[in-house]
Amino acid sequence: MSLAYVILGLLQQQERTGYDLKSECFDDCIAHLWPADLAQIYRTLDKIEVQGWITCTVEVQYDRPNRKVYRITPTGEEELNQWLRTHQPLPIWREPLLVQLYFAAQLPNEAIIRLLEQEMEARRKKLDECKAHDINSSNDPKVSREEFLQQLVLELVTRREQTYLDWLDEAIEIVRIQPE
Amino acid sequence: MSLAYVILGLLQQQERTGYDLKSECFDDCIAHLWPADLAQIYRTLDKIEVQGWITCTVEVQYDRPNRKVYRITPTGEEELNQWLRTHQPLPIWREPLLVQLYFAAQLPNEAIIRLLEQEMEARRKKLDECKAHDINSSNDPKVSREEFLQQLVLELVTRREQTYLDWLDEAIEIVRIQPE
DNA sequence: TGTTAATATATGATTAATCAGATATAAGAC
DNA sequence: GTCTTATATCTGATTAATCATATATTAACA
Repeated sequence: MSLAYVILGLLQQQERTGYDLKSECFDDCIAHLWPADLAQIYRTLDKIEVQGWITCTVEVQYDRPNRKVYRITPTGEEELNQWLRTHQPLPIWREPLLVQLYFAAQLPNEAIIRLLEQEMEARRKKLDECKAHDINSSNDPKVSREEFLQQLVLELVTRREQTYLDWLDEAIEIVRIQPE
Repeated sequence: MSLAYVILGLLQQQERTGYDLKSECFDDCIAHLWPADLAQIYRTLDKIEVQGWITCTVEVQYDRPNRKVYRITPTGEEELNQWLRTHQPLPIWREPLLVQLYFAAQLPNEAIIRLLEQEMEARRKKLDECKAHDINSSNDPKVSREEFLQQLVLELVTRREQTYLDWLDEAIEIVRIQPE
Protein backbone atom coordinates (compact mmCIF):
# COMPACT_ATOMS: atom_id res chain seq x y z
CA MET A 1 0.00 0.00 0.00
CA SER A 2 1.92 2.98 -1.32
CA LEU A 3 -0.14 5.64 0.46
CA ALA A 4 1.37 4.54 3.78
CA TYR A 5 4.84 5.17 2.33
CA VAL A 6 3.89 8.53 0.87
CA ILE A 7 2.79 9.54 4.37
CA LEU A 8 5.96 8.12 5.93
CA GLY A 9 8.03 10.11 3.43
CA LEU A 10 6.17 13.31 4.25
CA LEU A 11 6.43 12.76 8.01
CA GLN A 12 10.16 12.17 7.62
CA GLN A 13 10.45 15.68 6.17
CA GLN A 14 8.69 17.09 9.25
CA GLU A 15 6.07 16.23 11.86
CA ARG A 16 2.52 16.90 10.75
CA THR A 17 -1.16 16.36 11.54
CA GLY A 18 -3.56 14.64 9.16
CA TYR A 19 -4.99 18.01 8.31
CA ASP A 20 -1.51 19.41 7.60
CA LEU A 21 -0.74 16.49 5.32
CA LYS A 22 -3.88 17.22 3.33
CA SER A 23 -3.57 20.99 3.06
CA GLU A 24 0.22 21.28 2.71
CA CYS A 25 0.99 18.16 0.66
CA PHE A 26 -1.92 16.23 -0.83
CA ASP A 27 -3.63 19.42 -2.01
CA ASP A 28 -0.35 20.68 -3.44
CA CYS A 29 2.55 18.86 -5.05
CA ILE A 30 1.46 15.33 -4.07
CA ALA A 31 -1.91 15.92 -5.77
CA HIS A 32 -0.47 14.81 -9.11
CA LEU A 33 1.58 12.01 -7.63
CA TRP A 34 -0.73 10.20 -5.24
CA PRO A 35 -4.09 11.91 -4.63
CA ALA A 36 -5.81 11.04 -1.34
CA ASP A 37 -8.68 12.50 0.64
CA LEU A 38 -8.83 13.19 4.37
CA ALA A 39 -10.80 10.02 5.11
CA GLN A 40 -8.05 7.89 3.61
CA ILE A 41 -5.28 9.91 5.25
CA TYR A 42 -6.78 9.60 8.74
CA ARG A 43 -7.41 5.89 8.36
CA THR A 44 -3.88 5.27 7.07
CA LEU A 45 -2.40 7.26 9.96
CA ASP A 46 -4.36 5.06 12.40
CA LYS A 47 -3.11 1.94 10.67
CA ILE A 48 0.58 2.81 10.62
CA GLU A 49 0.43 4.13 14.19
CA VAL A 50 -0.76 0.66 15.28
CA GLN A 51 2.15 -0.83 13.32
CA GLY A 52 4.54 1.40 15.25
CA TRP A 53 5.83 3.30 12.23
CA ILE A 54 4.66 6.67 13.61
CA THR A 55 3.77 8.08 17.01
CA CYS A 56 1.19 10.66 17.94
CA THR A 57 1.05 13.46 20.50
CA VAL A 58 -2.03 15.57 21.05
CA GLU A 59 -1.58 19.32 21.04
CA VAL A 60 -4.43 20.81 23.03
CA GLN A 61 -5.87 24.00 21.52
CA TYR A 62 -8.59 26.06 23.13
CA ASP A 63 -9.78 28.23 20.28
CA ARG A 64 -9.73 25.42 17.71
CA PRO A 65 -9.96 21.60 17.65
CA ASN A 66 -6.99 19.75 19.16
CA ARG A 67 -4.19 18.69 16.83
CA LYS A 68 -2.86 15.12 16.65
CA VAL A 69 0.74 15.58 15.60
CA TYR A 70 2.42 12.55 14.03
CA ARG A 71 6.16 11.80 13.93
CA ILE A 72 8.01 8.98 12.19
CA THR A 73 9.68 6.38 14.46
CA PRO A 74 13.06 4.65 13.83
CA THR A 75 11.07 1.55 12.82
CA GLY A 76 9.11 3.69 10.38
CA GLU A 77 12.30 5.17 8.92
CA GLU A 78 13.75 1.71 8.42
CA GLU A 79 10.49 0.49 6.86
CA LEU A 80 10.43 3.48 4.48
CA ASN A 81 14.06 3.05 3.51
CA GLN A 82 13.52 -0.61 2.67
CA TRP A 83 10.42 0.15 0.61
CA LEU A 84 12.19 2.91 -1.30
CA ARG A 85 14.81 0.38 -2.42
CA THR A 86 12.34 -2.32 -3.47
CA HIS A 87 11.02 -2.53 -7.01
CA GLN A 88 7.23 -2.29 -7.08
CA PRO A 89 5.05 -4.09 -9.66
CA LEU A 90 3.99 -1.94 -12.61
CA PRO A 91 0.67 -0.21 -11.99
CA ILE A 92 -2.20 -1.18 -14.26
CA TRP A 93 -3.59 1.60 -16.42
CA ARG A 94 -7.22 1.57 -17.42
CA GLU A 95 -8.17 4.34 -19.81
CA PRO A 96 -11.80 4.83 -20.75
CA LEU A 97 -10.81 6.77 -23.89
CA LEU A 98 -8.87 3.83 -25.27
CA VAL A 99 -11.81 1.51 -24.67
CA GLN A 100 -14.08 3.98 -26.44
CA LEU A 101 -11.73 4.21 -29.39
CA TYR A 102 -11.38 0.45 -29.52
CA PHE A 103 -15.14 0.09 -30.00
CA ALA A 104 -15.70 3.33 -31.91
CA ALA A 105 -16.09 1.83 -35.39
CA GLN A 106 -19.86 2.26 -35.14
CA LEU A 107 -19.50 6.02 -34.56
CA PRO A 108 -19.24 8.59 -37.38
CA ASN A 109 -15.82 10.22 -37.75
CA GLU A 110 -17.19 13.47 -36.42
CA ALA A 111 -18.20 11.86 -33.10
CA ILE A 112 -14.76 10.26 -32.72
CA ILE A 113 -13.07 13.59 -33.39
CA ARG A 114 -15.24 15.29 -30.77
CA LEU A 115 -14.14 12.66 -28.24
CA LEU A 116 -10.47 13.18 -29.09
CA GLU A 117 -10.81 16.95 -28.90
CA GLN A 118 -12.42 16.80 -25.48
CA GLU A 119 -9.65 14.55 -24.26
CA MET A 120 -7.09 16.97 -25.66
CA GLU A 121 -8.64 19.89 -23.82
CA ALA A 122 -8.69 17.99 -20.52
CA ARG A 123 -5.09 16.83 -20.94
CA ARG A 124 -3.84 20.29 -21.90
CA LYS A 125 -5.41 21.67 -18.74
CA LYS A 126 -3.77 18.98 -16.64
CA LEU A 127 -0.36 19.54 -18.22
CA ASP A 128 -0.62 23.26 -17.45
CA GLU A 129 -1.52 22.54 -13.84
CA CYS A 130 1.44 20.22 -13.59
CA LYS A 131 3.87 22.72 -15.06
CA ALA A 132 2.55 25.40 -12.69
CA HIS A 133 3.91 23.37 -9.76
CA ASP A 134 7.40 24.63 -10.37
CA ILE A 135 10.14 23.49 -8.07
CA ASN A 136 12.01 26.30 -6.36
CA SER A 137 15.74 25.80 -6.61
CA SER A 138 18.06 25.91 -3.62
CA ASN A 139 21.81 26.05 -3.06
CA ASP A 140 21.81 23.73 -0.08
CA PRO A 141 23.28 20.50 -1.56
CA LYS A 142 21.00 18.29 0.56
CA VAL A 143 17.91 20.16 -0.57
CA SER A 144 19.12 20.33 -4.16
CA ARG A 145 19.38 16.53 -4.30
CA GLU A 146 15.70 16.34 -3.36
CA GLU A 147 14.85 18.95 -5.94
CA PHE A 148 16.81 17.18 -8.61
CA LEU A 149 14.81 13.99 -8.04
CA GLN A 150 11.51 15.84 -7.98
CA GLN A 151 12.53 17.51 -11.21
CA LEU A 152 13.14 14.08 -12.75
CA VAL A 153 9.62 13.01 -11.78
CA LEU A 154 8.12 16.20 -13.21
CA GLU A 155 10.11 15.70 -16.40
CA LEU A 156 8.57 12.28 -16.98
CA VAL A 157 5.05 13.44 -16.23
CA THR A 158 5.22 16.38 -18.60
CA ARG A 159 6.97 14.39 -21.31
CA ARG A 160 4.33 11.70 -21.16
CA GLU A 161 1.49 14.20 -21.31
CA GLN A 162 3.19 15.77 -24.31
CA THR A 163 3.41 12.37 -26.03
CA TYR A 164 -0.30 11.94 -25.41
CA LEU A 165 -1.09 15.37 -26.83
CA ASP A 166 1.02 14.77 -29.92
CA TRP A 167 -0.74 11.47 -30.50
CA LEU A 168 -4.15 13.13 -30.09
CA ASP A 169 -3.19 15.75 -32.66
CA GLU A 170 -2.17 13.15 -35.20
CA ALA A 171 -5.12 10.90 -34.40
CA ILE A 172 -7.58 13.70 -35.08
CA GLU A 173 -5.96 14.41 -38.45
CA ILE A 174 -6.00 10.76 -39.45
CA VAL A 175 -9.60 10.17 -38.39
CA ARG A 176 -10.64 13.26 -40.36
CA ILE A 177 -9.53 11.68 -43.64
CA GLN A 178 -10.93 8.20 -42.92
CA PRO A 179 -13.69 6.94 -45.23
CA GLU A 180 -16.86 6.23 -43.24
CA MET B 1 -18.18 1.71 -14.68
CA SER B 2 -16.22 1.11 -17.87
CA LEU B 3 -16.01 -2.68 -17.50
CA ALA B 4 -19.73 -2.93 -18.23
CA TYR B 5 -19.15 -1.09 -21.52
CA VAL B 6 -16.14 -3.21 -22.46
CA ILE B 7 -18.40 -6.25 -22.05
CA LEU B 8 -21.20 -4.60 -24.02
CA GLY B 9 -18.76 -3.85 -26.82
CA LEU B 10 -17.52 -7.43 -26.89
CA LEU B 11 -21.06 -8.85 -26.83
CA GLN B 12 -21.98 -6.56 -29.70
CA GLN B 13 -19.26 -8.24 -31.77
CA GLN B 14 -20.79 -11.65 -31.02
CA GLU B 15 -22.70 -13.56 -28.35
CA ARG B 16 -20.52 -15.06 -25.65
CA THR B 17 -20.45 -16.71 -22.23
CA GLY B 18 -18.55 -15.28 -19.28
CA TYR B 19 -15.93 -17.93 -19.81
CA ASP B 20 -15.63 -17.03 -23.51
CA LEU B 21 -15.18 -13.38 -22.64
CA LYS B 22 -12.32 -14.29 -20.33
CA SER B 23 -10.50 -16.75 -22.56
CA GLU B 24 -11.07 -15.08 -25.93
CA CYS B 25 -10.91 -11.42 -24.96
CA PHE B 26 -9.72 -10.53 -21.46
CA ASP B 27 -6.84 -12.99 -21.66
CA ASP B 28 -5.92 -11.74 -25.10
CA CYS B 29 -6.15 -8.27 -26.64
CA ILE B 30 -8.24 -6.69 -23.86
CA ALA B 31 -5.65 -7.74 -21.29
CA HIS B 32 -3.67 -4.55 -21.94
CA LEU B 33 -6.72 -2.36 -22.26
CA TRP B 34 -8.95 -3.31 -19.34
CA PRO B 35 -7.83 -6.36 -17.35
CA ALA B 36 -10.55 -8.21 -15.44
CA ASP B 37 -10.83 -11.58 -13.75
CA LEU B 38 -13.68 -14.08 -14.00
CA ALA B 39 -15.20 -13.03 -10.67
CA GLN B 40 -15.60 -9.48 -11.90
CA ILE B 41 -16.84 -10.56 -15.33
CA TYR B 42 -19.57 -12.81 -13.91
CA ARG B 43 -20.70 -10.20 -11.43
CA THR B 44 -20.84 -7.51 -14.11
CA LEU B 45 -22.81 -9.80 -16.43
CA ASP B 46 -25.36 -10.32 -13.63
CA LYS B 47 -25.60 -6.59 -13.06
CA ILE B 48 -26.15 -5.57 -16.67
CA GLU B 49 -28.59 -8.42 -17.24
CA VAL B 50 -30.74 -6.99 -14.44
CA GLN B 51 -30.49 -3.58 -16.14
CA GLY B 52 -31.80 -5.16 -19.34
CA TRP B 53 -28.69 -4.41 -21.42
CA ILE B 54 -28.08 -8.09 -22.16
CA THR B 55 -30.12 -11.30 -22.15
CA CYS B 56 -29.09 -14.81 -21.31
CA THR B 57 -30.00 -18.25 -22.66
CA VAL B 58 -28.71 -21.43 -21.13
CA GLU B 59 -27.16 -23.97 -23.48
CA VAL B 60 -27.44 -27.36 -21.84
CA GLN B 61 -24.35 -29.55 -22.28
CA TYR B 62 -24.08 -33.10 -21.05
CA ASP B 63 -20.34 -33.73 -21.20
CA ARG B 64 -19.40 -30.33 -19.74
CA PRO B 65 -20.97 -27.63 -17.53
CA ASN B 66 -23.89 -25.73 -19.08
CA ARG B 67 -23.13 -22.49 -20.90
CA LYS B 68 -24.93 -19.22 -20.16
CA VAL B 69 -24.77 -17.38 -23.47
CA TYR B 70 -25.23 -13.60 -23.30
CA ARG B 71 -26.48 -11.34 -26.13
CA ILE B 72 -26.72 -7.56 -26.24
CA THR B 73 -30.27 -6.09 -26.32
CA PRO B 74 -31.40 -3.01 -28.30
CA THR B 75 -31.40 -1.11 -24.98
CA GLY B 76 -27.84 -2.30 -24.43
CA GLU B 77 -26.76 -1.19 -27.90
CA GLU B 78 -28.26 2.25 -27.34
CA GLU B 79 -26.60 2.50 -23.93
CA LEU B 80 -23.23 1.52 -25.42
CA ASN B 81 -23.56 3.94 -28.30
CA GLN B 82 -24.32 6.80 -25.93
CA TRP B 83 -21.40 5.96 -23.68
CA LEU B 84 -19.01 5.71 -26.61
CA ARG B 85 -19.88 9.32 -27.54
CA THR B 86 -19.53 10.72 -24.02
CA HIS B 87 -16.23 12.13 -22.78
CA GLN B 88 -15.06 10.32 -19.67
CA PRO B 89 -13.08 11.99 -16.86
CA LEU B 90 -9.32 11.48 -17.05
CA PRO B 91 -8.19 8.42 -15.12
CA ILE B 92 -5.93 9.02 -12.14
CA TRP B 93 -2.48 7.50 -12.37
CA ARG B 94 -0.68 6.42 -9.25
CA GLU B 95 2.86 5.23 -9.87
CA PRO B 96 4.86 3.72 -7.02
CA LEU B 97 8.16 4.36 -8.87
CA LEU B 98 7.49 8.10 -9.00
CA VAL B 99 6.73 8.16 -5.28
CA GLN B 100 9.95 6.26 -4.63
CA LEU B 101 11.95 8.67 -6.74
CA TYR B 102 10.28 11.64 -5.09
CA PHE B 103 11.55 10.51 -1.68
CA ALA B 104 14.76 8.85 -2.88
CA ALA B 105 17.18 11.59 -1.77
CA GLN B 106 18.17 9.46 1.23
CA LEU B 107 19.25 6.58 -1.02
CA PRO B 108 22.73 6.28 -2.58
CA ASN B 109 22.85 6.79 -6.36
CA GLU B 110 23.52 3.12 -6.87
CA ALA B 111 20.23 2.12 -5.19
CA ILE B 112 18.29 4.64 -7.29
CA ILE B 113 19.89 3.29 -10.45
CA ARG B 114 18.98 -0.27 -9.49
CA LEU B 115 15.37 0.84 -9.07
CA LEU B 116 15.34 2.53 -12.48
CA GLU B 117 16.93 -0.48 -14.14
CA GLN B 118 14.37 -2.86 -12.70
CA GLU B 119 11.59 -0.60 -13.90
CA MET B 120 13.19 -0.52 -17.34
CA GLU B 121 13.32 -4.29 -17.53
CA ALA B 122 9.67 -4.63 -16.53
CA ARG B 123 8.56 -1.95 -19.00
CA ARG B 124 10.57 -3.44 -21.85
CA LYS B 125 8.92 -6.78 -21.24
CA LYS B 126 5.49 -5.17 -21.23
CA LEU B 127 6.18 -3.26 -24.44
CA ASP B 128 7.25 -6.47 -26.16
CA GLU B 129 4.09 -8.23 -25.03
CA CYS B 130 2.05 -5.34 -26.36
CA LYS B 131 3.78 -5.32 -29.73
CA ALA B 132 3.30 -9.10 -30.01
CA HIS B 133 -0.46 -8.52 -30.13
CA ASP B 134 -0.32 -7.56 -33.76
CA ILE B 135 -3.51 -6.71 -35.53
CA ASN B 136 -4.22 -8.82 -38.60
CA SER B 137 -5.22 -6.65 -41.54
CA SER B 138 -8.34 -7.26 -43.60
CA ASN B 139 -9.76 -5.99 -46.88
CA ASP B 140 -13.35 -5.86 -45.68
CA PRO B 141 -13.91 -2.07 -45.26
CA LYS B 142 -16.11 -2.56 -42.17
CA VAL B 143 -13.47 -4.73 -40.49
CA SER B 144 -10.65 -2.46 -41.58
CA ARG B 145 -12.30 0.49 -39.83
CA GLU B 146 -12.20 -1.47 -36.59
CA GLU B 147 -8.61 -2.44 -37.20
CA PHE B 148 -7.65 1.13 -37.97
CA LEU B 149 -9.02 2.27 -34.60
CA GLN B 150 -7.36 -0.58 -32.73
CA GLN B 151 -4.12 0.34 -34.46
CA LEU B 152 -4.51 3.90 -33.20
CA VAL B 153 -4.87 2.62 -29.63
CA LEU B 154 -1.84 0.37 -29.99
CA GLU B 155 0.14 3.25 -31.42
CA LEU B 156 -0.48 5.38 -28.33
CA VAL B 157 0.33 2.58 -25.93
CA THR B 158 3.64 1.74 -27.58
CA ARG B 159 4.58 5.38 -28.04
CA ARG B 160 3.95 6.08 -24.39
CA GLU B 161 5.96 3.07 -23.25
CA GLN B 162 8.78 4.24 -25.51
CA THR B 163 8.67 7.70 -23.93
CA TYR B 164 8.93 6.06 -20.53
CA LEU B 165 11.88 3.93 -21.63
CA ASP B 166 13.70 6.92 -23.12
CA TRP B 167 13.21 8.83 -19.90
CA LEU B 168 14.49 5.89 -17.86
CA ASP B 169 17.61 5.75 -20.02
CA GLU B 170 18.34 9.41 -19.54
CA ALA B 171 17.44 9.32 -15.85
CA ILE B 172 19.93 6.54 -15.21
CA GLU B 173 22.68 8.49 -16.95
CA ILE B 174 21.95 11.66 -15.00
CA VAL B 175 21.73 9.93 -11.62
CA ARG B 176 25.06 8.25 -12.35
CA ILE B 177 26.87 11.60 -12.45
CA GLN B 178 25.08 13.13 -9.45
CA PRO B 179 27.23 14.03 -6.43
CA GLU B 180 26.04 12.11 -3.37
C1' DT C 1 -27.34 39.21 10.25
C1' DG C 2 -26.66 35.17 8.02
C1' DT C 3 -23.57 32.39 5.24
C1' DT C 4 -19.47 30.47 3.95
C1' DA C 5 -14.65 29.10 4.61
C1' DA C 6 -11.01 27.53 7.58
C1' DT C 7 -9.50 24.61 11.31
C1' DA C 8 -9.50 19.77 13.00
C1' DT C 9 -10.97 14.84 13.53
C1' DA C 10 -13.68 11.02 12.48
C1' DT C 11 -17.19 7.33 10.85
C1' DG C 12 -20.38 5.00 7.53
C1' DA C 13 -21.39 3.44 3.03
C1' DT C 14 -20.32 2.19 -1.41
C1' DT C 15 -17.62 1.01 -5.54
C1' DA C 16 -14.02 -1.36 -8.23
C1' DA C 17 -10.71 -4.52 -8.18
C1' DT C 18 -8.22 -8.47 -6.41
C1' DC C 19 -7.47 -12.93 -4.22
C1' DA C 20 -8.87 -17.32 -2.83
C1' DG C 21 -11.66 -20.97 -3.19
C1' DA C 22 -15.96 -24.27 -4.12
C1' DT C 23 -18.22 -27.20 -7.50
C1' DA C 24 -18.13 -30.68 -11.27
C1' DT C 25 -16.68 -33.32 -15.48
C1' DA C 26 -13.64 -34.78 -19.21
C1' DA C 27 -9.43 -34.86 -21.84
C1' DG C 28 -4.69 -35.24 -22.09
C1' DA C 29 0.10 -35.74 -20.15
C1' DC C 30 3.53 -38.50 -17.81
C1' DG D 1 -2.96 -44.79 -12.65
C1' DT D 2 -2.41 -40.22 -11.14
C1' DC D 3 -2.00 -35.46 -11.92
C1' DT D 4 -2.86 -31.42 -14.37
C1' DT D 5 -5.37 -28.62 -17.61
C1' DA D 6 -9.55 -27.15 -19.80
C1' DT D 7 -14.35 -26.35 -19.47
C1' DA D 8 -17.93 -23.69 -16.90
C1' DT D 9 -20.21 -20.97 -13.07
C1' DC D 10 -20.23 -18.69 -8.77
C1' DT D 11 -19.51 -16.94 -3.82
C1' DG D 12 -16.89 -14.94 0.05
C1' DA D 13 -13.51 -11.89 1.76
C1' DT D 14 -10.56 -8.16 1.53
C1' DT D 15 -8.29 -3.91 -0.13
C1' DA D 16 -8.03 0.81 -1.96
C1' DA D 17 -10.36 4.55 -3.13
C1' DT D 18 -14.30 7.65 -3.16
C1' DC D 19 -18.34 10.08 -1.43
C1' DA D 20 -21.12 11.77 2.09
C1' DT D 21 -21.71 13.25 6.46
C1' DA D 22 -21.17 14.43 11.70
C1' DT D 23 -19.05 17.43 15.09
C1' DA D 24 -17.50 22.02 16.84
C1' DT D 25 -15.42 26.63 16.87
C1' DT D 26 -13.74 30.92 14.81
C1' DA D 27 -12.98 34.28 11.27
C1' DA D 28 -14.18 36.57 7.23
C1' DC D 29 -17.49 38.15 3.98
C1' DA D 30 -21.67 40.20 2.03
